[in-house]
Amino acid sequence: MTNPEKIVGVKDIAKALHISLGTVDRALHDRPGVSPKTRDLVLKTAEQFGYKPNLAAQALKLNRRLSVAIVLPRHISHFFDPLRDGIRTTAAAAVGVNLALEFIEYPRLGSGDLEAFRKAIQEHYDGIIFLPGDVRKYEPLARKAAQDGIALMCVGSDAPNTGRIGAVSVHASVSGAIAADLLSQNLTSRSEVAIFTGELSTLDHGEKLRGFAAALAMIAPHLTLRPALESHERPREAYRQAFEVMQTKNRPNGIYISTANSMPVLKALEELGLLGKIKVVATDLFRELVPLIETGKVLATLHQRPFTQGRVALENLLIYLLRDQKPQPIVQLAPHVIFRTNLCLFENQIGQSTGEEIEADFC
Amino acid sequence: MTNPEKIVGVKDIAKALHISLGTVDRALHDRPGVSPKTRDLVLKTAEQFGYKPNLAAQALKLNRRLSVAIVLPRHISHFFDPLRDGIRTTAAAAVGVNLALEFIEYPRLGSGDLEAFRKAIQEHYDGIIFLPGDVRKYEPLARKAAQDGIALMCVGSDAPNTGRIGAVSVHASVSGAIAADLLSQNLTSRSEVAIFTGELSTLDHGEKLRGFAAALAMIAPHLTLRPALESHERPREAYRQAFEVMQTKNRPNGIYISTANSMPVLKALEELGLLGKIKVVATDLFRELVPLIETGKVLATLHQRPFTQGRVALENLLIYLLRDQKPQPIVQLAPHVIFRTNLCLFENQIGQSTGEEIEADFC
DNA sequence: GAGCCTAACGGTAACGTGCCCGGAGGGTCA
DNA sequence: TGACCCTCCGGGCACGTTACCGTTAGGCTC
Repeated sequence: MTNPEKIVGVKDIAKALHISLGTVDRALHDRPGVSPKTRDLVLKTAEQFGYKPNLAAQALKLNRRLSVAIVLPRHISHFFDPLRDGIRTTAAAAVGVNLALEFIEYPRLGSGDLEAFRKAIQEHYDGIIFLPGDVRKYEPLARKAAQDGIALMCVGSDAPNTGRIGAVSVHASVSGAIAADLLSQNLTSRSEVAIFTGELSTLDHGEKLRGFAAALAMIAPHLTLRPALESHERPREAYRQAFEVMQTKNRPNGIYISTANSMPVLKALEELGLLGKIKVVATDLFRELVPLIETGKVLATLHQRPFTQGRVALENLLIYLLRDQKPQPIVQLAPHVIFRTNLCLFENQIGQSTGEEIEADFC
Repeated sequence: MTNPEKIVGVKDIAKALHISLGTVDRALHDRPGVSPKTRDLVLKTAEQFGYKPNLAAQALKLNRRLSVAIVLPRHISHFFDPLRDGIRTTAAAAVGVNLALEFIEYPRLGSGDLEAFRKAIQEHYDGIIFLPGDVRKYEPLARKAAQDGIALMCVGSDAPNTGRIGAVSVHASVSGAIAADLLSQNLTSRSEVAIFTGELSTLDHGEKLRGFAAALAMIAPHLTLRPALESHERPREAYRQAFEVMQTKNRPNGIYISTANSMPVLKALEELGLLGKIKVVATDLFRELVPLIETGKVLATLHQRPFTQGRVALENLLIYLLRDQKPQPIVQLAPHVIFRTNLCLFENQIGQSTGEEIEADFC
């Protein structure tokens, strides 16, 4: 509408300064072959004219092609499938770049993950999106890959000091703190609480534990925390631990399951007839969890927003690879707190998404 | 890396069929001047070759320029400022289109809003993003604008049956339901609860009320709801109503403030010495609310994610204007539930955002 | 001063698509 | 038969930017 300001291009600058397009281009991109004074002159006029490069033309001319590998487990598909979908969606919307995605899968965290990661590194992709499980084992590999010029983006957890260009995950210690908050709101009398965790060598799992413990100490002095139960992502182990701890005297009245596969623990609770009698806060959302939340047998679950994690991870990776500027290195999302009352907003993400009126993941 | 599939363009199709670029172009875009059989042949080959138009080249050639007006109140800036920021951020990332944004402001909802909207319509923007306050008054205007070919996008609330191309807001009835859920978790004994609402003629405000009442009836039979208190967004009125209702016998032990400006109600509570004694669920986040949440005087607040609302609104508007396909017509976001424990993830959005490590709004 | 080198710059093709112009061929009508 | 129109198609320019090559001026060596 009101559009008095004509759009200004390289040509306009060249014309104004009576120099050629090539010189302006070189000056703007800090390429050799321009004298310092012409360079400054060009930059000054560009600034003054409010020059913004035409991204479409730039993309067309450069005709960039990038290859990105996504190395994630096949297990816990209710988390990693939407994460992959978020990546695909972002890729489909990416304009001006020929993006080749390679989805590499391994059975589960801790079995085949390092091999898959190592293999991906050898393929020399432009970027790799991955979940650093056991940080100490990933560190040397990641550091080497980063030195080789491969852009690494962590999802689900982080691997600091490896040269990775960024990480996207849920804010882990806050997740733990929210769980503590919810339990303290729902347990008024003095009692014990327990936490079931997956793999403490994964950075974010440790953070969740610390956040949970710290928040309990701060805001819920009437709740005492039992030693953490680490299942190492083995379902049978988790089941056994749950069965055992719930039969001790002074059994916990509140439980926080901080790992994504919470079913073994819930199954043990059900068999002991304790579901609904104790307060449970879980993690993520999947089909079997839905009825438990609806009936109030699980108080709440902390949704880790895998779709958004995937979307942001690829977005930031592309920002790094295309423009050479760094985005925010670390993105720590706020988890969604799902109760029975807002459950309906998230159900469409389970299985084949049929929901039409609810945005994919915002949710 | 592994890239056997060459990218295929219009030229390749033309070469394969021994026809000219012009003909392929006409066939692909369903323009006249092509015989049906050549047209089908081209379409078939394009399908077979997996032809995807080069968006960068397309954008460059079309050189589209769009004008979008954003008509929102100046009041309640803690909500509308980040919403505008979300729009600006999306606009900055838009590639291949010369986007002219025009931010039009009016003092407050219900005073000057219709005039501003009417004026914007007369300027014949390509699209208008606005908040439909009193639905009945907006309907005729919006319907006329839609018929004039202006793409209307609602934020914050909806105006159905007006020909608007979409709406982005928080899921209103679920917001109300969450508030009910939280109060029922924190009020164990039989008691009364009250709801303070803004303007019931705004669609989403009515929905919040209905969702709150329905959830109370479903899951909290021990809580009885008082008649809704409608302040018509007038601070003094809200203050008066709060002061009055809290001095009745059988005063409510739980309060849900469903409008964005909750301070008058909270001020009344404070003056009566009731803050901390009764459970309060508020809406949105702003500076004065932070200490109240930190100290537990406000149990929780439902964050309406203005930044995301703005982002999604413009994204969908551009999808509609650039490609001529319709996006999801209605997006209903899940509100974020903010407790004292996850408050820190949202504080950076208040005032001048200093936070570096937290993504803008995901939060 | 001839020969050579290099820094600095000019000119232009090309990226893939959209669109306009014009030409060929066939049909209609005076 | 010639003038005219319509359909279908080929050819080519333009969008803004970048990469490449050619050109010039000026300094250097011997």
